[in-house]
Amino acid sequence: MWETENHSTIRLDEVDLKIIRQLQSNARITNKDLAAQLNLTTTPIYERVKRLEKMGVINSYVALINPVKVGKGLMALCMVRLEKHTKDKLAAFEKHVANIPEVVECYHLAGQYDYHLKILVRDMNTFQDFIVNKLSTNENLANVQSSFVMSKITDTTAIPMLRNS
Amino acid sequence: MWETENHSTIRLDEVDLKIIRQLQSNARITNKDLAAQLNLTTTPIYERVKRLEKMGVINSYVALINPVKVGKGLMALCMVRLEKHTKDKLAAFEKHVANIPEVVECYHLAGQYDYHLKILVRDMNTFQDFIVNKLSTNENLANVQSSFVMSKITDTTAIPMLRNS
DNA sequence: AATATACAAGATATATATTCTAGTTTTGTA
DNA sequence: TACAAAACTAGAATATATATCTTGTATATT
Repeated sequence: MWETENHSTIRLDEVDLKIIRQLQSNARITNKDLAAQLNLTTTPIYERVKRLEKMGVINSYVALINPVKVGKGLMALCMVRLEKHTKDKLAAFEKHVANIPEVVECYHLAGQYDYHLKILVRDMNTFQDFIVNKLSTNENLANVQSSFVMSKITDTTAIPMLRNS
Repeated sequence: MWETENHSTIRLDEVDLKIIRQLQSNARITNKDLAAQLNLTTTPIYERVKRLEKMGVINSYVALINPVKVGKGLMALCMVRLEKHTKDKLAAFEKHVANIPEVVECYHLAGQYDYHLKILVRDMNTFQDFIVNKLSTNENLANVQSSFVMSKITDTTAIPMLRNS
């Protein structure tokens, strides 16, 4: 599994799912507005939201930032292969990437690559610096295959439920 | 660029960045608490947050859901190559994937692949159904290289700023 | 030095969160 | 089917928080 947390699936009814969808698109909607949209009163909304939080269905509420506005104009995706796959080497690599601020996302993979990294940097120069001076300083790294994002078609990463009816 | 929105970089001072970091880790923090953490009063916090929202630095506030808790136990990453790259064919493919609910993220790439997809499904059976009956129904698709997420090392997708000092 | 900007502090009206009570409806099950 | 439990409505009370404004002070900018 790719989640460290509790793996149990929670019993959710349609009202729960509707609440989740609303909060996924607007974490700051008021209970009153939520209640109005679901034809309920605020009491059950309040209790259900608290329950969803307590059960870990809702992990957190976060602000989404426009990367371009904060000077991160280039997104790259890197598929990484390592030389050796011993437990220690894997742990060392993971610790390594976890300390690189440009790495915004990292997954350990099963398949023809070992790790997938999402990188956010200002521009191509900064990317080169990332590759040369930050990523490749791990001596166990075998090779990296990078792709550059030209446009975002869909991004509901934060929102895995939203698009399911 | 990979953002459709306004591309201008905004002038942000240290206080703005601190506010952003706080809201990235907790979109529901009160202005009062924010003010306390930054040794300010609520007035400048209120005005700065509104300004950040208005300028599009803060795109939105969302709830992050635990996929496992809602029955999405398998994450896959797919690198896709298309047969033909005419404008129409690209648009058709993008429309195609945008309508597949399992596709949680999709980027148009420069590099040796055309598209990167992040897929969230219940299990491997559901993934097969996605590949066979949903993704490959686009006749312009050449090939797909899939990897499966074993563990999440880092995920600050929603939070591109957080890890920069 | 003059001006503009940002902040502190305090006041106020409105909105929200949180918790209750009591009565009603729905649901699952013995 | 009938009962008990669970969930809901409606109304209300209280504590907090939000959203604005004002006035005076400190800090920067020109």
